[in-house]
Amino acid sequence: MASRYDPQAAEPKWRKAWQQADLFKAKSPSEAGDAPKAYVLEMFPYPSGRLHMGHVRNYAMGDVVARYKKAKGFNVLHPMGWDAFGMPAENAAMEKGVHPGTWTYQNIDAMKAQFEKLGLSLDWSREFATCDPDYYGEQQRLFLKFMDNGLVYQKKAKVNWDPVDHTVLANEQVIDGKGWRSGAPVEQRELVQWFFRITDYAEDLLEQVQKLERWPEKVRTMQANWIGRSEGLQMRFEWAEGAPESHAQGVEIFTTRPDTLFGASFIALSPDHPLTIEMAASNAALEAFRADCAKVGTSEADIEKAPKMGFDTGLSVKHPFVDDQTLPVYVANFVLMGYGTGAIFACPAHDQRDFDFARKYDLPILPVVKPSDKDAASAEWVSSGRGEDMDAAYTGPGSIMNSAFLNDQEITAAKSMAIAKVEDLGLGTGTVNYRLRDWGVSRQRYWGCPIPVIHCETCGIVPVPVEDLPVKLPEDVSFDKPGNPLEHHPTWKHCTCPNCGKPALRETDTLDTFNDSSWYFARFASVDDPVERAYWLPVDQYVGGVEHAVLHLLYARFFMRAMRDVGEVDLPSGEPFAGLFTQGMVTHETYKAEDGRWLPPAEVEQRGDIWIERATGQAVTVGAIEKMSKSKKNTVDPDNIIATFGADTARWFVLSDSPPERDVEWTQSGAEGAGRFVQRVWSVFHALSEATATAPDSDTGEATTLRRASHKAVHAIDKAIEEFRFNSAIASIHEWVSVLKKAEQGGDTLLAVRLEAASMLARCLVPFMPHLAEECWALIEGDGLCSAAAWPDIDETLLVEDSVTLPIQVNGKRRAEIAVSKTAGKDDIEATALAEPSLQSFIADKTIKKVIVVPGRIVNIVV
RNA sequence: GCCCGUGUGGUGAAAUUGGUAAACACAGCGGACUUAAAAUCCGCCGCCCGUAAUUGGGCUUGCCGGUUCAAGUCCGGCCGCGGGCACCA
Repeated sequence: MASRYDPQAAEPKWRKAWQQADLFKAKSPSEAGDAPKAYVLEMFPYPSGRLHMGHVRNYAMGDVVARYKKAKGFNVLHPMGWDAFGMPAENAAMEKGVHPGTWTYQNIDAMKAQFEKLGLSLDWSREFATCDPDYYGEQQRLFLKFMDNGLVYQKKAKVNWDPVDHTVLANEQVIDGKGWRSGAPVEQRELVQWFFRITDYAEDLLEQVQKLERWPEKVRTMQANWIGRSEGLQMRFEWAEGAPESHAQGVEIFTTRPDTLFGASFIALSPDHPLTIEMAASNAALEAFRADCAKVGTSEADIEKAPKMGFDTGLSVKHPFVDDQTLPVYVANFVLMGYGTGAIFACPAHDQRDFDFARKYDLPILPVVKPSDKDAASAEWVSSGRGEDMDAAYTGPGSIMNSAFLNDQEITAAKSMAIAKVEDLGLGTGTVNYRLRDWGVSRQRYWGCPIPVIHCETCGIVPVPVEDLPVKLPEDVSFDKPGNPLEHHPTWKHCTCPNCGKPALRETDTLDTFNDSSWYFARFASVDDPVERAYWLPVDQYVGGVEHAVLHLLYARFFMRAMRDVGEVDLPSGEPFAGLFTQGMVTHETYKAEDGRWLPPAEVEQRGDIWIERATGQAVTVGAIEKMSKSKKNTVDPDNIIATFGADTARWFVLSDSPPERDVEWTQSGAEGAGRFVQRVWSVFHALSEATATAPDSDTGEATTLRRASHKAVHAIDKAIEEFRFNSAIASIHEWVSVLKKAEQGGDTLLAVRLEAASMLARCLVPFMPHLAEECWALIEGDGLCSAAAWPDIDETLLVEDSVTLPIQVNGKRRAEIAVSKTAGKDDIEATALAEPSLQSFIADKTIKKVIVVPGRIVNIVV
């Protein structure tokens, strides 16, 4: 018998055994019997061609949950597939001349082979790629159904244009003014685009996200902020002078501070406001001003240093509450067209931007809120009542002044009163405004799902008839010029109108690839059986990166609501993911050569206190610990780790040290430590498989200790897995193995307990190191496959010790320990504590004021 | 600026109803086995003071204060780090 465990031989053997037993295939609702269902899902990968350590951690975590749930008797669905559309395939086509489809499917094959080596409990029978025509054809049918139900529309709009990827981006895909994928500064272009009415669901998306108790607080907050609900007043200011024909009724504004209306000193329009644009057509100076505004970049730094700029239109409006008072109308660069109505009323005393603007253009500043807190109330302007004395706008709490019928009201009450008054006057209504915009889904790219509509000169926009779906992508495309290859294709877009039969043009935009990932989990649940879909949904535990907090995770929530409302899915809540866990990244030290080249970990080594480059022997600078990335070269290839240590070691290590939601640093020594532990576990089982006991034990105390330790360990591991504290579960396993290792000498009784403990341990190892668990299970002749075995039952009575050690404090400082029976009463414990010899020097000549006894916990003597 | 998170040994971290701070691991140190090395096993490992030695004393969870018999944990106020949003009216 070998004296070491060989993962290279064992791991493939067990994977084959699982496959032959078809162990991870989810049961249909009718086969499942009484077993509750558990849908465990990790965000499916983009098929880049290579698995990285971040994938290993993500899928290892999901696998812990899936295998654990299976052992607990759940009917588990744990599928895998490919998020296969997207720009990298087109970039590969441009660089290497390979067709995006060919490239993608080759990558899928390569990655699937890597996946299989990890020993994940996946149900591959449900695998698909989003670029399979079956899948995107169904997506096209959903698009048309959404269109039938008014959830899709087309409009000309100013959109974010990525000049590198040559496509439009949604607001969610612009990060700090740059494209989320290309990193290029985004430009604004006016284009006709398709939109989904995600704003119809703004209120529900916001309200329900707060109720997702098994989602991280952080993600819920991010979504809430993104949706950005604000209550306020939408009203119009009627013209005093020079009413333009197109806006004869006045200027519509939105405000959240109707309580400060008496402090109004001007109106400001966005440079992109329709009225501004109209006036600029006949006013060169205004047109020049608009051009100046457009020059300011959209990045954080640009906005920070951009000065307030304004243009006086010469128009003026009437104050709604004060007869004869008029307010000038400016165009101001800080007013955004994309929020509210694109126009505001300005109250400089209580809004910093308005304040800056008023100072610059010498406009009145009238304070109307008297601060309620002491510090602010000491300011000079409060007593003088003059805005000239203000250093900055006051935005804190207070009561209203200088405001006729609103005087002395608190802000909240004043807001309601002002809104009521405006409503009475017929000038506006209290409304709710959202920051969320409709989701622009048009992309001017080839490798995506074609939007299934036809443009006919006679009939207008005509949906592709369902029987003609899928609208397939053409195979013969070229990528030799910039722009949309579908647009360039000589024949593809030419078709006949399904309505009138005349020549017509196909839509050449494809759908944003976030559509593909917005319903894939429903497709995994069932290809087309609504009953089975309803059975599996929602996903019980979803695991993935936090970077999708407001992208994928928001779109998917919208999509389920839309599918529900058009009768495509039976999911009353519309919530796709009941539980969400966002895992941390895998990081690594970075290494830099003297000439500035980044070096991969495999090409450097430590010699004493310094690091050198292997090839040249030159000194290397050890840099920051960062997310593994190609650019910094601080990556570790999972294949190499699996070849050296086995998959179990890689899984164990990425789960062991840090809590799952935090980053974990990959280190060579840490991986070696995990590898040593694998051998240590195996040696315990190996020793047990060769042990023969013939004599009765002289003392059964050790057996009892081991027995208790084992049941306690299972209890702790169970709880830790339930709570997503895999690092704690692993610590408990370490302790347990040490106890078991120490119990190698003994007689019949101990041997029996060791076997019982080992049987429990093997089953607890399954979620983390499934191959090793099988090997160990075989060594102790366990029944069938360990991966199919039930989670060990525990005897609750063994969790409580007969006697406990209690710390004794004197005035809150720990001074001694006593051993007392579990059943000892408070009085007994107190008597034992006070009699404790080592305590006498602290209490002997003092008056005991009080003794606090918390049975099972602590004794505190107050003197 | 606003919102969220976070701060504990040399390092990653435990302590999840206010009750023995530092479990478990990595690194380090010492030892056993060995001709030697590897592997393996055992022990030590927060800081300061004291002792011939010890189950001797003091301090310690970013900082300041509070509540409590008792605070890493609760409350108030600061500071640092990370993330998100951001001319959002």
